[in-house]
Amino acid sequence: MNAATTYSPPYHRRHHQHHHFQLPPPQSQPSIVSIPTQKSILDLLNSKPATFSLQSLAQIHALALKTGHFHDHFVSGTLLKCYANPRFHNLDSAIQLFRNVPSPNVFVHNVLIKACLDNGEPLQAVWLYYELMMNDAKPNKFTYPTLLKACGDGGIVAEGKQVHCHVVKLGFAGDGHVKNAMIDGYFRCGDVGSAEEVFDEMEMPDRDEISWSVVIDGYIKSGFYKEALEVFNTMQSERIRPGKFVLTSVLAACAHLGALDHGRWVHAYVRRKKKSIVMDAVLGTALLDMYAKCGRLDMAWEVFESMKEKEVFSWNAMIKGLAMHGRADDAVELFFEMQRRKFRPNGITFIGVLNACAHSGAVEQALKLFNSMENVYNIEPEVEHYGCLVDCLGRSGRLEEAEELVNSMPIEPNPAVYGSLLGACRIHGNAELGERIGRLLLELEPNNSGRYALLSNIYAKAERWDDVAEVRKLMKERGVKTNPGSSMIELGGCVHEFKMGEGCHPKMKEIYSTLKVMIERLEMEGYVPNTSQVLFNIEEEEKETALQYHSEKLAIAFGFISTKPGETIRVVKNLRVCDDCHSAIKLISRVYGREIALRDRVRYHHFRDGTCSCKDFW
DNA sequence: CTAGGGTTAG
Repeated sequence: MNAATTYSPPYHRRHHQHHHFQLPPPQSQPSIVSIPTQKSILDLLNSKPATFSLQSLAQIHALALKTGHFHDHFVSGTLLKCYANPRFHNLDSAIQLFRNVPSPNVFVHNVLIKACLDNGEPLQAVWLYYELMMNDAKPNKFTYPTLLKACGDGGIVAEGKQVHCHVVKLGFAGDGHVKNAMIDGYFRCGDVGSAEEVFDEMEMPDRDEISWSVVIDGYIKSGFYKEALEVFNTMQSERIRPGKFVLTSVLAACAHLGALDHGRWVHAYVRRKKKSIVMDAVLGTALLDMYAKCGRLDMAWEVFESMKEKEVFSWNAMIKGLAMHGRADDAVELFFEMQRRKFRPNGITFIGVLNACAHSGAVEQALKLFNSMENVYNIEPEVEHYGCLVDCLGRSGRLEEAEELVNSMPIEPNPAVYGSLLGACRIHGNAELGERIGRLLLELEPNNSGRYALLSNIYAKAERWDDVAEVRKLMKERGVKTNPGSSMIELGGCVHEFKMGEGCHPKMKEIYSTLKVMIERLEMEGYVPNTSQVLFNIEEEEKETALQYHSEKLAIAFGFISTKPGETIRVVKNLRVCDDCHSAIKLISRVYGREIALRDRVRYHHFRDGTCSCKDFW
């Protein structure tokens, strides 16, 4: 606490500082007026609910009891709402208050249901709904949006469907708020079909901007990014004007897809409508994040600098953007800059900087930052932070220290932590540790195909083909589905997706022949396919074929036939890039004089003139 | 006096 800036009230005020609600002194008014009315209590509660202390609330509570106004449901409900403010973390006292309300009506029930939801107790909210029905307090149209949201948050589909039935039976199915909440709830429960059904049956004017927003966001949360953009297009063709909520969601979809042109369109739209669409911290952050994830760190920075309103998450997004592009020093510099601007780093900030260090081999820096978390910032490292550190140590070849950290960390390591260690074993060819960790992971996550692939690669690198075959067999026995590699490229306002060996693209013939010519040209330049990372011990020729058609190569070949010379080719891949593709693309960038920006599952690779921005460390 | 939508990290 800084004494110089602390305001000390005069002595007599200290004792009365909770009495903000005091009425004018009696001498200035007839004494009868000093008995608070119902309205004056409500005014007190509604004046500055965000700044109350619990004590002042308790005093108003006492006042309400003393004057008898507590019996009024408006008063007790509003009081309840104040107690339930999530910043108090004090849902229990709200519930206790509810128990003391004589025959609570719908309003009081509704407030408590919302209170449970806001305090992270969706199941309790649903339970209270049953209680409401038992109490004979008929639900009204205000009850259902909150309740449906609770079902969605709690992921309870069956109860949600029952609530849906109640909505219909009690005649609230025509309400726009209720329907939007229903769509949102179905999406949250993963029932995309039912969500679509409710939306499709809606008609104007119920189907408003919020309905579209819920659907677009629902698709994004379900991983259907292309569909989200399609819905956005339909929305515009129906002349519904998107506001900042929809635009923020759309930008998130663009970020995932690497759809730079779509994202730029949104940026231009926001600028054009700057009178009606205010660029707040959330929208600005979504915009800069889109640019960073679409490979335009320069534009991300420009947006970040121009943002008038920044929040911690804006700084986090920018730090993460720098990290993703391998700019560790700048990320760390920004981490200190945000503090000079009086922003407090949080746990996510540290994930960003630690990640940046991991991708540039800055082990000492990472250790220093990690140690400062508790010592300087009073942030308890979570399992993700340990994961970043394990990753950082492991990538740099300090495997013993990484393993030591995993064994000594004070919280239970999760599969991701072991995964980092396993990845490091692959990079550094440590089959002994890799085998132990790999076997452990195959038991912890028997359905994660990536783990089998890594372990198999480790065995392959050590030429232990029997073990490779055994892993393959195990995978087959357990019926594990492989996660196919897929690469996306946006061209002509359309996102194209390629999967290995898939031939359904209309220009597939041309793409394959272009790729064949390209690889022949590379081979003349001395390129030899590097097959060490191919999953299984298949015949050498077969391996080469498989490599040739890795999805990023297909996407790049398509980029070549669809762009002008000199244009950067931008590709987004769902998995990590393999050694072979990485060296092939380096060569392509030199031989064809093209810049290629490839985002893999964790970072960007900017290929230019035969080199990669990751300096071959990834 | 009560009800529906957006951001960063894994």
